This record gives sequence, C-alpha cells and structure tokens, in this order.
Amino acid sequence: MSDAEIDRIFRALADRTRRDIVRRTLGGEASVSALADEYDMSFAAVQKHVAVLKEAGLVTKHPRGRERIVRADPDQIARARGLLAQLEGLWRARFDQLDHVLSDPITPE
Amino acid sequence: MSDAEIDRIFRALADRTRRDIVRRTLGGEASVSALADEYDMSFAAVQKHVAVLKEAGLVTKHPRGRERIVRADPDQIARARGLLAQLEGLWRARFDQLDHVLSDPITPE
DNA sequence: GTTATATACAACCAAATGGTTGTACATTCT
DNA sequence: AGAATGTACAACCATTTGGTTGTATATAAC
Repeated sequence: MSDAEIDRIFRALADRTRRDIVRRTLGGEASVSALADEYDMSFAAVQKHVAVLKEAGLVTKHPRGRERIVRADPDQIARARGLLAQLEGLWRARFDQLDHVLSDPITPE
Repeated sequence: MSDAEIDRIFRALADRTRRDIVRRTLGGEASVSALADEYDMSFAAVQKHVAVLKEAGLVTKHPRGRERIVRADPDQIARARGLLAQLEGLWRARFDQLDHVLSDPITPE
C-alpha cells in the first residue's frame, strides 16, 4: 500500500460530509442524487465528495439506469484501521523491548 | 468527540511526513530539531507538521532546556481506530438486521 | 560575554480543497 | 416526441495547506 494511497484514505475521511456518506452507504446503497438530498449543498458538491471517496477506494460506483449507485467498501475501512493498529503496535513493541523497565507512567526526567 | 476534532485527527494522519513523525515519537521521544534532521525540508516545515499533530492531539510537546520534546499519544490513535471500528460495525449491523437474507456475496442486480 | 543551537513566529507563495454555477448528455416518464 | 430526472464536467472563487525565507528570542557551550 503506497503512501499516496494512505494519504488519500485519511484525507477522504477527514471531512464530516464524506464520513457521513460512508456511514449511509455502509448501512445501504444510495444514488448520488439521493445522497445529495441529505446535505445542504449543491448536487455537484456531493458528486465531488463521492469522487474523493471513490479515489480513496472507500466507495464504489455502479450504474443502474440513469442513476449511479454508491456503496461503501468495508474492506478499505478495515485496511485503514489496520494501519492505525500497526502504529499502536510500535508503541507496545517499545515497552516490550524495554521489558517494563519504565513501566511506571510517571517517567522521571 | 466533535466533528471538527475528528477532522483534525484524520487530516493530521493524511500526510506521509506526519505519519512518520508519529511513528518515530511512538518508538521514542524526539526533539523538533532531531525530527527536522530526518526530513528533506526546512526546520520550520517540520515545526508546522508537529503543530498540526499537536492540534489533533496525536502528539504532545514538553520543554526540556532549549528543546521541545515531542511524544506521540497512543490513546488518540486508539480513538481514531475506534472510529473506524464503529463504521465497520454499522456494516455488520446491516447484515445482522437482514438476518443473512443476502448472505451470498454475488448480489443479483 | 560571545557564539552556537533550538525554537517561535510572521510573511509570502504555489497548489490543493470545498464550494459554486452553467452547460451538455443520457435515461426515464407521459 | 417532449419534459423531467440523474449525472458528468468545466470554469470559477475563497480558503486552506505545505512549503519557503527571514527575524527574534531563549538556552547552552566555550
């Protein structure tokens, strides 16, 4: 997984509207216009948010008639979660390495 | 946890350099100048990256002599991970609700 | 005390972001 | 066929982002 790809995932998640789109399309698919109805902004703005999510792989778009159906991809979210878990793992590894020498939370400086 | 706060956390993580700073300061604290030595950019640029991480609560800064010691906060990372886990939970809830009626992955359209 | 190091902070700049409106095209409905 | 709906996409605009340089200040080293 490239750095650019990770950038895209986290940047896509760094917007309230986009997180909400993910929530809605995880709970059940929706057309772009159905999504647009939910927010106080233009259709084009919502269209752009969906595009950002799609670029990040967090969402897929399938044509159905004249509509475009948006569906969230739980796997990509799981991947993002995995990245954070990895970071936390580093922290744990640090203390494992120190073998709890500094286990007291009040570290003398 | 406010939307603005969540925005800050994910935006802070949406940059390769900042993710690397988190990694390094999880594995062991570092001064801002020590961090700056690691990257091909100015001290001021690194200083700004640290500030973004601090605003997001991913990192703390403590003065030690003339230095400022940067330390990552694993709890805040865990919180971010929790948010993603929550999203995934919605997806699972969806299928729990449907009681596996659509359990076949190839959904006919 | 002077010099070197570490930081803070302002001003500036190019590029990206998040929004808008307008136009064009495809599909569906009547 | 004609009208309405859903989407695509371009052009534009204000603000934010990620970088720079320059200047000032605090601490440390000699």
